[in-house]
Amino acid sequence: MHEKMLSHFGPLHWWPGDTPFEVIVGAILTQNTAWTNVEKAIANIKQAGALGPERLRKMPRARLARLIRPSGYYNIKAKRLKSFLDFLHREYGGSVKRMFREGAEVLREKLLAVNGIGPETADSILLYAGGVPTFVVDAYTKRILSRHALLDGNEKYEEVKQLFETNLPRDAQLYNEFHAQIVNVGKNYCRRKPHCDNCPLRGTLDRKAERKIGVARPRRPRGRGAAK
DNA sequence: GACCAGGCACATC
DNA sequence: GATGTGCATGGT
Repeated sequence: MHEKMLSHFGPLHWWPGDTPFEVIVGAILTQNTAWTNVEKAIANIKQAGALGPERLRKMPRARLARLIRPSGYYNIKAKRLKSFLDFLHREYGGSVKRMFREGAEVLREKLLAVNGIGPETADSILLYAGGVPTFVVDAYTKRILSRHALLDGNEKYEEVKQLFETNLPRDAQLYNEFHAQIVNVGKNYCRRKPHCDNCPLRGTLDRKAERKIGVARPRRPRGRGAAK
């Protein structure tokens, strides 16, 4: 799947963010939210000249909430950003670079303990801001794999993550690009039709697997009465 | 006007 | 451990 998507779309160069800190802010703001809305929010923070760990940490929460309004859930997200910024200040003196000097396993656990950072956000921060080879699982990952009968849909986050990490080389660049490609095509897998026959990755699986999940290529009508 | 978007925490059973 | 709910804007 990865090779097929990569050759079709080319490298996507994720994450869209100028600095590791901006990537982290984006990872929190994009929770259950369209990226275009996050861009507006980050632009507002930049315009206020506040896109830095200490400046954001010192900003009153109500003002931060106003700036990030376009990204939705702005009250809860202002609180979550503050939680992370306090953590970064407390544990690493406000230095992202110092934070990533921490061992990957330990850092992941610490991030998960921060209010507002769950598994996907933690892994996005580790992979896209820190270059740590940890696979990011999101709603699209589960939807696409389910649609291609590689999951039944009831697997938990860690199980899906392990599926990727135990079957691929432990390579941050590969994980980065693969997940980016997944998100890129994910929106084309309709949520409601369980057997959508327009799946972009049709042909990635063998014919038998495709038939099983109902995405087999339509066969050309043959014989008497066939369309011209 | 309904549906959707790169989740997460918290309450309840 | 499973399920339900609140959080909110902006694009299609």
